[in-house]
Amino acid sequence: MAKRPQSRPADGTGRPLGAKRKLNESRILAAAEEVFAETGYAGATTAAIAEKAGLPKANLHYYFRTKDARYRRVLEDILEQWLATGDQIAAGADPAQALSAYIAAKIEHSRRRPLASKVFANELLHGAPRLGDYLRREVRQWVAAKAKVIDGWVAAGAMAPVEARHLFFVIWAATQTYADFDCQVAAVLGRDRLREGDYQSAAQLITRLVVEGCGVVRPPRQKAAE
Amino acid sequence: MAKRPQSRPADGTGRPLGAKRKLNESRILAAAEEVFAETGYAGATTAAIAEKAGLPKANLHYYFRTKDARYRRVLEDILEQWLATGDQIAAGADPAQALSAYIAAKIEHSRRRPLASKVFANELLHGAPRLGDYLRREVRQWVAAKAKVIDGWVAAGAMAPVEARHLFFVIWAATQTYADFDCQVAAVLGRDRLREGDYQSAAQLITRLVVEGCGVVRPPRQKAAE
DNA sequence: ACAGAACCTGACCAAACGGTCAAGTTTGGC
DNA sequence: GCCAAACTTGACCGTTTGGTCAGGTTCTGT
Repeated sequence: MAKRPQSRPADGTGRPLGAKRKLNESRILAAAEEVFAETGYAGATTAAIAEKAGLPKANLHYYFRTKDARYRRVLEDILEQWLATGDQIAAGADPAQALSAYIAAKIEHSRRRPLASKVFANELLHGAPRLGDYLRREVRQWVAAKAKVIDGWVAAGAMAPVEARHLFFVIWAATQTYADFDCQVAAVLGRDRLREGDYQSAAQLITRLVVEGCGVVRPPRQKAAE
Repeated sequence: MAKRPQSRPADGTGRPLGAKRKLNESRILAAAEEVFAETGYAGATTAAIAEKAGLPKANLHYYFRTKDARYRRVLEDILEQWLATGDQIAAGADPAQALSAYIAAKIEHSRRRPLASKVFANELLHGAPRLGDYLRREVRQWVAAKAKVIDGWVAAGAMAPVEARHLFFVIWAATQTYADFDCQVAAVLGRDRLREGDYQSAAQLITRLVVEGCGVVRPPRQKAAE
């Protein structure tokens, strides 16, 4: 009984398993991201994910033992991307360029991967029961490091004093709202869906509010570079 | 069969029914708001709401025939509050004062009624299936009217030109993030829950970004009023 | 070619869900 | 005090859910 067809049915780390596994896992994860984004964790049914992935329901359980395992993998992949942004904000950089590049990257992420943003938002909205430790460790550290950079810019007189951590909350909120609440933005703008220009307007406005609002000093000399 | 104990079991408008009804409805709605906020629509079970309201499950169905009816009433009540804000933004007002008062009111709402904000956010997050028309009508009109006021301020030279509708998206996002994603903010700040001072910092920063970022002209003369 | 691992799937299951109902008890106008 | 309306509730029901499982088929190294 319980033949245990393979040694590690879907575990995290090393994965020296078949190539088919890789293909099907990514298919399932893509479908799962979509369904989790559209209906939330509780509303996402295994059957819906299976149909969207083009696989029989029982097959999902071969790759991911439980719904929870499926969800966690989707979250992990999203968080990986999330922390990967922000390279622009480094001690040596010019504040105006760094901040506007960061905001542009965040808006671009909202435009290109709105589903990922929604799954993450949904998790936070319901108290982050599966992310609590992660937020208190990785994300908090990330913010602390970036806040130090900004404090450095302030000390150097490149911008006005600001509560850096709150500045990040505002930037995240302002940029992610174009993914998480896109239907509201679209409805107010009178569109079926958001257009390229809407994202540009958003990035422009948010950049302006941050740069002007923080009194960022424009780089003193710059030879017609941009 | 089907004795139909009362004429209108929980309908919207006129409600000349018992006082007990009023009491129990509000108890149910308060419990429902909490559960819907914590787990989303699909995750909210009738049993959980009943327990939190201190009533047997079958009794909920006496006041609200279906889960959907319950949810809609919660949403309606929230939207009523939502549209009621923004009185400060009127043609005659001073832009700096009006905007900072609006932001302060929004932050105060995030502090006092985070659950309402979360239920609303959850609905938007999943495509606003029950609010689509509402957004395209009422909310869009509301924004159009307020945008006209801001355009008026711009024309009068009281502030720099700005895409008013996007300005609202940013203000909503920045203020509501302190309710919707409070667990993230708290985790990054290293707290169990947000404190009064955190909301003040938020309001201060957001106001500053908007006022400075939009180049709002401070009222030219003002006799030591504030 | 053959064995064993990897992969696939229709049929099935217990639990939980939203909702129903009949048979109550309580309330308020007259 | 009476009666109809308002309110209450334990027991029940059909569906849907995440998950299991036995018995397949396909792939891969030798």
